Amino acid sequence: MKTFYATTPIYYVNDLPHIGHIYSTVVTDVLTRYHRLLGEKTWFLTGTDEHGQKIERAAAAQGTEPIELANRVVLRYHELYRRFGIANDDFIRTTEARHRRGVEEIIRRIEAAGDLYLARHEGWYCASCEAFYTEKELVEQKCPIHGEPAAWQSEENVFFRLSKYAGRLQEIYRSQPGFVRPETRRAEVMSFVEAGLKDLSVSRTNIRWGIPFPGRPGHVVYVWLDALSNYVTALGFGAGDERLYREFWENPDGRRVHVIGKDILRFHAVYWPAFLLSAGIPVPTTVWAHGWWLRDEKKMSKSVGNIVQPDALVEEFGPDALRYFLLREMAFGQDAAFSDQAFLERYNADLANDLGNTVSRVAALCRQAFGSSPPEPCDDNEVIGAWERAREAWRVAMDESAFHRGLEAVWKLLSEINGFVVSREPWKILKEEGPSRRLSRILYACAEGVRLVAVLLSPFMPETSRRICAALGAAAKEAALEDLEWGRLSTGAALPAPEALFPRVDAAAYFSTEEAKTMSTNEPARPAAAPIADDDGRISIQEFQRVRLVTGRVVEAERVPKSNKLVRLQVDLGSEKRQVVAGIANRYEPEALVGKNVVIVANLKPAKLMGVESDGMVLAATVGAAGDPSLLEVAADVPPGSIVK
RNA sequence: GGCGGUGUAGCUCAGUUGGUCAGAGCAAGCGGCUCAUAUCCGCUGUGUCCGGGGUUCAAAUCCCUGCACCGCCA
Repeated sequence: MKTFYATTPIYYVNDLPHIGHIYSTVVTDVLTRYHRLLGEKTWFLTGTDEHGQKIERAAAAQGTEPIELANRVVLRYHELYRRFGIANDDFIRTTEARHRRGVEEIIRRIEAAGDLYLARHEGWYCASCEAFYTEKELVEQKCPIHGEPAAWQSEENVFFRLSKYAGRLQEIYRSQPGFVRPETRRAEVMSFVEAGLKDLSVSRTNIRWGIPFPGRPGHVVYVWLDALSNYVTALGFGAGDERLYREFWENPDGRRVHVIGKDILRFHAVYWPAFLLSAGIPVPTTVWAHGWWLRDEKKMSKSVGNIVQPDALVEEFGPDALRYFLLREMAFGQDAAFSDQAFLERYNADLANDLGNTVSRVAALCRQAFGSSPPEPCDDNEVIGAWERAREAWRVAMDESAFHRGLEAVWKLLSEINGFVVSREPWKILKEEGPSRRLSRILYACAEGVRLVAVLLSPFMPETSRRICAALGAAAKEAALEDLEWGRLSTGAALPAPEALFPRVDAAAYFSTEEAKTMSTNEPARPAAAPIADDDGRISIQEFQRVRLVTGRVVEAERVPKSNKLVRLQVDLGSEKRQVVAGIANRYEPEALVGKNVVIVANLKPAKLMGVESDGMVLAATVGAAGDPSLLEVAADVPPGSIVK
């Protein structure tokens, strides 16, 4: 029996989930759903990595216990996964007993293989990396990755004979071309191993928050050995009931795929298989390293403060819109840029116009003509050919994990269905001959084509797929292989009242009112994180564009009680009214302000001044030593809400 | 410094082994339809395929070289 086991990285609980995490998870979800659709037995694992010094410290800083911290963050993951329709079969936490027992068993086996020894380990240690660096690798005594001060450490560690496995690893890379994907990552891994492997320290004595190293009091298991093991411990390895482990991991016909980000490639493609070889456990079949989502050309990262939080986007557009965007926009394996412009473009062009409208027009035609799905089927029309080509292209793309191309194939089919609709002009036929047999056959071709679109989309957009089926009167169950055949649409089925799958969003209006909300970063970008020393304080146009300036008309103004400078303004921004507090009362009488056309910083975080909420900021020049304000005014005929740039 | 990758239309990118390969989608313009979420359909690209040299009857596609960017390693 063919089985398919897919895993995401387990996420570190010092980080709230963001697009980067959700991406790995969605990809794995799509992958698993695809294989399930093909009729394979699948298992989908994700989870959290909860040990290590960073967690220990973060918890201490918050005055809490590590496990409490982990418990809180884990909830956020569960919550997010639910909203995203992630259908994971299991969720493992490295603090669970089943995991600890599995890790202990792996270590026992590695020990039995003679691959562990004690040695002294010295070096500059970065707690964030949980890794040692040489003097040369440090940048000004700081970790080259995290920029944190590194500390000199000398400790006795347990070492793993990684060097012993170089040959067998190379053999795997050679004989199993799909072991590391994409190809360029495989080349990287091969050259890394070719350059020679050093033994790896796999224990720590300076950390307490971890799994105690079996047989070595005072040592805890190195986080990577701990974390990587989750892929088998979650299947029950070494913890009593090993049925899942045998079914999904030891099965010679089974595929075992680790979806990861390219930053943790070495751990998955070198260390992990080496641990497994030593422990006498089969290695995975594929390590799939995807790229990063970039913002402003940089990797999204918490420390840079350019994280995209998925919450607001999901709230606004639904999980499937984001799932679609993530999989369509990124060529799987490469990096991609995340921007709200790109998101909205794809939302409107692909989802609202192409997909949503096509479903809508076909369902509406059927309802108008028959009040139901078409009563007379049709197995002889151009849509069938288009469908067969689309299915083939989709299969090829999906089997290569080229998700963007799989979606491309679906959209080509949509376009061909639209072409078919236009060529037959069913609305004219309805007028001329009423709900005829001919009309039914035409509309059947359209509706069945759309149903098949829904099946192809089901791994990507499960919720949308069900909604499309419902709109056509098709069964809204999870799609299976036989649903990929032409002619399974039920005839004469009652159709529900139409609803827009993806209501079109006016881009201009959206960006003038919602940008701050959807694209909100966790915190504003911290300038200190960017290398500013080498410039003269100038900013890029992109940086400037983060500030949203719009014109507004003051409609009300009154002094804030007990304040000499503050005045509370109600400003008309065209699409909305804002209350803004300004420190200009020493120079302007409130009455004189009403009617003025001013410039507002519209995406400023709201603040309270003297207890009064201020949502925005009025621009004014500051004059003289006293800094007297002089309002920036705009000509009277500029409508409120105009963008200033 | 070593190894590897990338550089194609305004944007994002396809281009298998050299010979309709100069393309797709989006954006823009024009025309058509009106069932549909002002949606859909059709038409429209004079691009130094990063620069330079070479191999070849023929190169975006192979070789050399220069430039720019990126990744891994040191």
